[in-house]
Amino acid sequence: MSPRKSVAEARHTRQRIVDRSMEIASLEGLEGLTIGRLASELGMSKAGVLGHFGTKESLQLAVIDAAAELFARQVPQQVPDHLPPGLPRLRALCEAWVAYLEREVLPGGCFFTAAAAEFDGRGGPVRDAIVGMHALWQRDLRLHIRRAVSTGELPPDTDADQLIYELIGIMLALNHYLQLHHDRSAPARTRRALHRLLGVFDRGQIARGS
Amino acid sequence: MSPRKSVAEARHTRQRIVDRSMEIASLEGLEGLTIGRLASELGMSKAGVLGHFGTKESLQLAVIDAAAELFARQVPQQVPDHLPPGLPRLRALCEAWVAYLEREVLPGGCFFTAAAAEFDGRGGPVRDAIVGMHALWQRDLRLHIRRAVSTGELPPDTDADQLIYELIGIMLALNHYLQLHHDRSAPARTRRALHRLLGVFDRGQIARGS
DNA sequence: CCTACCGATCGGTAGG
DNA sequence: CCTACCGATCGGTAGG
Repeated sequence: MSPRKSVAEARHTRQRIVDRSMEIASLEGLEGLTIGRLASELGMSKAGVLGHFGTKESLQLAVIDAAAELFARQVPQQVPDHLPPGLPRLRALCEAWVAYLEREVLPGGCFFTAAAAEFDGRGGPVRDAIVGMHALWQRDLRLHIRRAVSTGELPPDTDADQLIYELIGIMLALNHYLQLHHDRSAPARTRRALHRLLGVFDRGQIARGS
Repeated sequence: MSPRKSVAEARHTRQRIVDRSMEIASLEGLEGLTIGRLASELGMSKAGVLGHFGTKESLQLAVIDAAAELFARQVPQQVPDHLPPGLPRLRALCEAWVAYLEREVLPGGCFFTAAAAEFDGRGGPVRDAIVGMHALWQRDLRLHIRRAVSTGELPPDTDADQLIYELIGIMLALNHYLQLHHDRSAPARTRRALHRLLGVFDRGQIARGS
């Protein structure tokens, strides 16, 4: 085999490992993900799996990065480019978010909700990476909200962090009801709650300061 | 030692095990809870710990029961008896719920949020017990909401399950912000969101059917 | 409640 | 990417 082909194959193998890891981690957690199980499910040796990452912690960090890329592809990149900035884009972003969770792209639901709950009581680089991803997403939401304020579609005294807080809560509830109760009416409840938050500005139902 | 004293001491030891287990499980999860760690932290042998429960699964189920008792003591039983049924009791219940999470009674935050996220992708008796506890709590909330509808304090077309959904979401967000981001402004955000849901009925902001 | 032990599995390494 | 191996720890048991 030429070196080039080996490199390409190694990359492919690495991606297979990461993809399967996201599925396992969404179901059993990033700690429940074990090298031995991964190896046997992929028909590899443990050393073959670990060789791509070095340590389990590096694997966990790689899985977090892959989950962030998956989310970016499935949610923000699904918002049509032609939508004007401001409230229309914010609404479309939230709808893409609901639709992503409804599709159950990962068998255990939202990767970052599961990872946050698993690592919020711990320390270390894995926890820090999870916190960082949540912070990035909140920043993204904040930009959309600010734009909607500047276009006048949201009132000038909108408390962006309060609105983010409530949006996150609604989505946490969606994941909770889908995963724990297998409640198929949860997406409709989510959309109804979103409509209350973002859909009827002129009835004064947007979150505001104090 | 007389048998009576032995029995009392055994009960006391068992309670010590369960109390410490709740703390560990709130931080590291019900699977991260291991017999060996528990034994060394309590200055006992593994066999001494396991003798009280038989299997790890039985220990996990006992911890779930204890966490439910703790929640009952700290939340619903904190609502003053003199409060009239209906909206005042529902509001007091939600305030007790926020205050409980704010106090950080368990170091890892809400036991049942962590347990639900950990076991929602699994099967078995532990998962079933967690689902059952969530169902009981939702039933409790539903009774309070229905009473507030019957007193006329909530509108007759109130969608109780929608309101429960949004209350759960707000509390999931509270736990998330406290545990992952150590955000001390989260309780105030929670109360603001609760006020929007339960505080200003006459402005038509209660969740309604369709 | 203890000591002493079981097989299985963990993350990781050596050497190829 | 493999085989073969390491010490540590897992849940659990025997016997007292």
